[in-house]
Amino acid sequence: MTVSITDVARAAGVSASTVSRALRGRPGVSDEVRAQITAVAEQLGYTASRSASSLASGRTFTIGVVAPYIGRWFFGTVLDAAEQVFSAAGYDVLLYNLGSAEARKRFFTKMPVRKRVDAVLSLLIPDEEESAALRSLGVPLASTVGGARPGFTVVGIDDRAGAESAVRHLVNLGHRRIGMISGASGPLHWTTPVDRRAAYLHVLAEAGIEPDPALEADGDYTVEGGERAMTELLAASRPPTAVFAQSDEMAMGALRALRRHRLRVPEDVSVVGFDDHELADVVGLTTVAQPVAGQGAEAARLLLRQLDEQDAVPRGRVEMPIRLVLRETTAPPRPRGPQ
Amino acid sequence: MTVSITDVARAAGVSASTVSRALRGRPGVSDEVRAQITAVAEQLGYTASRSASSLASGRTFTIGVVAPYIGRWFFGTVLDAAEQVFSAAGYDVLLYNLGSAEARKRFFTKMPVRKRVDAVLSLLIPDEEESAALRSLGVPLASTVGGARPGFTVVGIDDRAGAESAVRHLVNLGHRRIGMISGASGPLHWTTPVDRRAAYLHVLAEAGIEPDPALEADGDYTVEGGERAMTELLAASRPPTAVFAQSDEMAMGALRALRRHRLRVPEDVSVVGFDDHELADVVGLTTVAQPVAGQGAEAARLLLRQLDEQDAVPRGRVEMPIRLVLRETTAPPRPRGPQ
DNA sequence: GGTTGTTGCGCAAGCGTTTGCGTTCAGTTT
DNA sequence: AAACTGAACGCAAACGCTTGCGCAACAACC
Repeated sequence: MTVSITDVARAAGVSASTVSRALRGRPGVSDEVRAQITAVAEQLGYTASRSASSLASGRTFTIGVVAPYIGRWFFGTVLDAAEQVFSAAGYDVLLYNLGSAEARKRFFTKMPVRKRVDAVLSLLIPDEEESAALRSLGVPLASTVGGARPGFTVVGIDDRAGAESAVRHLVNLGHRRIGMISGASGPLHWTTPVDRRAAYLHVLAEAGIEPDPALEADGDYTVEGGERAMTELLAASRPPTAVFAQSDEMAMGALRALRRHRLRVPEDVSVVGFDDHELADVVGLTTVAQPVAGQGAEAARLLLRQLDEQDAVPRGRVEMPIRLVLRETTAPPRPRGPQ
Repeated sequence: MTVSITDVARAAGVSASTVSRALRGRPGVSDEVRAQITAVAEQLGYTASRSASSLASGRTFTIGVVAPYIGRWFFGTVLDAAEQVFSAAGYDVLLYNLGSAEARKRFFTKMPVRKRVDAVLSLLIPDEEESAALRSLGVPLASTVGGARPGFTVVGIDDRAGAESAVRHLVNLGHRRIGMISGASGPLHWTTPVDRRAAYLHVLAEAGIEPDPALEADGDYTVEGGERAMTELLAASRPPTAVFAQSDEMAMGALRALRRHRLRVPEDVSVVGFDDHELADVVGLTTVAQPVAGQGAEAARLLLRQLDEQDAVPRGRVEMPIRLVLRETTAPPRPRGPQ
């Protein structure tokens, strides 16, 4: 049916081992024979069976990527960039979309990547148990987003610095009642929301502003959540004149809520987001930009390097640059409160 | 090092074949022995090697998904939904991101999925040669988006009907100079842009409006492209009073261009998009909605059914519902032209 | 012309499963 | 009691590669 290595060997008048060595660029084959084998293989349309070759060699030339919510812009963009690096290097990627709690549990109990991948890139933060399970695979591990775990190479950003610049920008504009839409919930055990919240509180303290629990709401990292959270904040007895949303998607939800309340941005309320979503520019959102695709590509590259060097030692932590992007959703507060 | 089937067999005091049958629910094993084997396997943390089992059985329990631009909302969402269906059914997904021409060429010449997948889901439209290559894999094939190809189960929408409803909406509002931002370029050989353009021309003819080539521009299916295209249209001697963009991303780009030109939407120019992007609601974009995640999930389900029925006959074409969603970017034209 | 090196290639033993077939054995049927 | 059942299990041969080792053949040294 399908052409195997012995078919090529027979057609070329050599042994299967020689075909194997020739096609993979291994030494021990003369140039003429190698050229002839290559030609024959090409003509027969031969592709080595990955199952067989990985069974024999132990290498799979496959990278496992586990990610939550790949439909969201952030994760989709990271995945896109990482995949390009992997496939350019000849690796395939096995994708595991762990958005739901069940999917996540199923993955970590069945561990379908065992013996199937040479490395894994995680776009979510595994908890202690989960990262132990990943380490037990005995392959290089990398992670984007969030805090470091032992055994992982992680590339990320300085979440605190980013959030500080966003909130400080609002303070500098003269705002005193600054709300925050966070994204603490969900099954992601990441440090990002925690770090960004700490930064928010730090800047408030720095400016001598008393934090007000009524000015914090959970937006679940979604547009709808951001809308709900903004609606909540507006219902406070003294609503904020400015809001820091921990993601652009939540910031956009907040914009929608403000529009529905007939409040003008930035005249009545200022909004600053985080990520520099591809559509942030369309809505004129002020935000702190991070290199999203860059993080995916960099993590992929570091993983490949570990693979090449046969060296399972993680590369530590790499920090990517961030910067505040000023657009049209922030301005000084009006002399009197927005209401 | 790692525990194999013979380790389990030895520990349970049976042969490897019995372990294999027991763990996969095959007949020929008594209930007691099966229970004991299951317990031993669990305790040893045994997971069967996929390479070995697919080498022996010919089945891989893996689905190949080829997609362009997985970072874009549309494809990311389809992929997300499809992956959930596949992994819930116990299949892994091998992802091939074929955004660039090189990646695409590399994929179709090396055909890395050969002998690696049980089926393939394509989120792009292969040309004649490429679809022949896919058919030669001898596995069930499905595709979302675009026109049917022999051998493929395809789930999609009625692009003509969708585009017609968008353009007819503009006509009904009283517009006569209606522009279109299309997305004909790029390495995707799909019929979508063609169908939507045909619908546009059809509705114009229906309304007795003479089509004007100066009112069509290519937006490349991106935000930036949409912005450029809108800028072009505005430079026409008699610019449009309304624009139909073939995707929401291009429509958003158009909105940005209009804002930069200090034109108001919908007072000066009406805009209607296509897709119902998750952020369309945020910017108040009128658009024709299609079930994006639904298409991914449905295509995945159909593929799995073909797999179960050992039946490589494609399921033909499934059409998903569409509907026009009215928001705030469309209104009747002003009595006089916008300039 | 014998020893030592190289180079180029084939042999065969795996890698960890699956599966057709053969064997055993307890339980029926004549 | 002999013969015939199934059911439950083991044997061993694949599946298609990779790779350590062996063995020619030939070149290069004293």
